[in-house]
Amino acid sequence: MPSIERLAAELSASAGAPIELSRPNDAAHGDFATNAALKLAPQRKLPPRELAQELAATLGLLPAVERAEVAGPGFVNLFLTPSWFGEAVAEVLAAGADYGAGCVPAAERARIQVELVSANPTGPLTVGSARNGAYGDAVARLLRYAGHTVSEEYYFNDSGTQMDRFRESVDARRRGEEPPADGYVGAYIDDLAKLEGDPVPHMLTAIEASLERFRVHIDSWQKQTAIEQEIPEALKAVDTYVEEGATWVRTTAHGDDKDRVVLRSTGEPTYFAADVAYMHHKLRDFDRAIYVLGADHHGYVGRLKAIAAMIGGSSDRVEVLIYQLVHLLRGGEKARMGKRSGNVVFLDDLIDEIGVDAARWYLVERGPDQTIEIDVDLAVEKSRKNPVYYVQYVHARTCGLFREAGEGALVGAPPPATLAPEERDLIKQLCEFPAVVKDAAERRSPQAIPTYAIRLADDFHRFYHECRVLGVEEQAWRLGLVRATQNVIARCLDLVGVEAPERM
RNA sequence: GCGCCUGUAGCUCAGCGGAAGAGCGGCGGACUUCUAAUCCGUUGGUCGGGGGUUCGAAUCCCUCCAGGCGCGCCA
Repeated sequence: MPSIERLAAELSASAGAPIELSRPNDAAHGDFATNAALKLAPQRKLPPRELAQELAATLGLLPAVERAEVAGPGFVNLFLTPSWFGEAVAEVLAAGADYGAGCVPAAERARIQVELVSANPTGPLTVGSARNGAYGDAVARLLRYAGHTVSEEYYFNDSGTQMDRFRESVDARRRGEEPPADGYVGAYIDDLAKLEGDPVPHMLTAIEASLERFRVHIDSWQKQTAIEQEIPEALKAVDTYVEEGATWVRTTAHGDDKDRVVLRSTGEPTYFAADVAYMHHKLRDFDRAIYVLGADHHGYVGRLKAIAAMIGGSSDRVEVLIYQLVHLLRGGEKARMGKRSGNVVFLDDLIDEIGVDAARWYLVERGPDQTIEIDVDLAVEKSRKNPVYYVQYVHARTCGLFREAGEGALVGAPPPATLAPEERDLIKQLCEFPAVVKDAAERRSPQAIPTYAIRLADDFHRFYHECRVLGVEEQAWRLGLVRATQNVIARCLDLVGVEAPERM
């Protein structure tokens, strides 16, 4: 059990009531604080401050607690002993690289598919897909770290109008002709024209290369034509009816705002018919299916949930994560993105400009609900100020300390009689990591990781500045603290797909 | 018209029931030191407006305003 939870449990047992702990911003408010008295006051029918006094007296007797004070409307502020801090560090060291991992109980661990990116292979990935990849992959990494079995899948269209137009554009180029109306243009079309055969597999190879470079690994690739084979069978399992010659699925029976056509009056299946067939796949092979879609697809949530309810028995087995769009600014002007308009920034261009680390950090750092604007002209300049380097520098510094300390240096020791404020802050920050990961995983909010990592980096840099590590009496103790920080910061970086450099 | 998302410091954004935050920018300091890609100080906010729920609201509910994105027998 993480040290904060354990402390909370001890406090609760001692007080005879549930105690939740929070971290005050102000050091004068103690190492931890609890609002338990405020919550209990109504049911105990006592003034909050009076209850807080009793609570403080009880909690003050615990070995982990140096002193307990009442403050404000009825908060109890707790100051902890060095031995508590020592145990906390020992726990982080014992867990090593897995500190905070596996927060999901064995019985609740699930097989989860995260379907991400899934852009039509009609061109290189854009920065819009980059956000999908960065967000979806970070969610996948979090769920995996939490204890689930996660598979990342890319679904691609390999037939249909758009793909025909794409193939025709490449063929036209090969014949030295202009592309058809609404065709695709760009340097990549010229490159594809130089290769033999169907351009779609070539494009997919390039997309996979871009994703690998972006550190997004796709476990499986699902082609739409294979799914389409299963449409007739799949439709038998859902509630359909025929009207005006077309076949409809009664998605409104499960919360959708209108029923959806699956077979046109011509008999041709719609795109949504393939979604129905694909849903069978997902719910057959996985306990839970997660879609990662741009905000322009938010209208799909209702129908996907509806067919999940029909096929999988519950709409809860499907989750649709929506992220807001990425807009481009050029010289302060908003530019509409589109592959066919040629007005687009490719993922590879973004990586060339600012690097994988800055790009992934930048795209995950903002919550999915936030629209992102990238000023192409400022991207490079901004990347130099990207907080990712501030966080990576922590890792480089810890590595430097161990290089200097040498192979045989003792790492970890009991705490000294008094701790510097910077040491206390750093340790408390480390203790919060398990709760941060758990919360981020549950809420599918990977942006919590960069936010936390910056706070941790802040505490480490301050510690490094104020507390000499090597060649002092507390060296072994402080090296333990450095190792613990190194483990946690490396994990944070990995969870968002950023490298942890040994030198900078 | 209906639906989803957003509105917090000059800028970009975290926080989403418990004592208003970070980065960047601005201003002023700290390298003979385990990496200054660092640190310290300072500047800066009626958390879009108005109601409500609560001991307590940036956070939950209602409403209004502003912006983004959607509402095909397209893919």
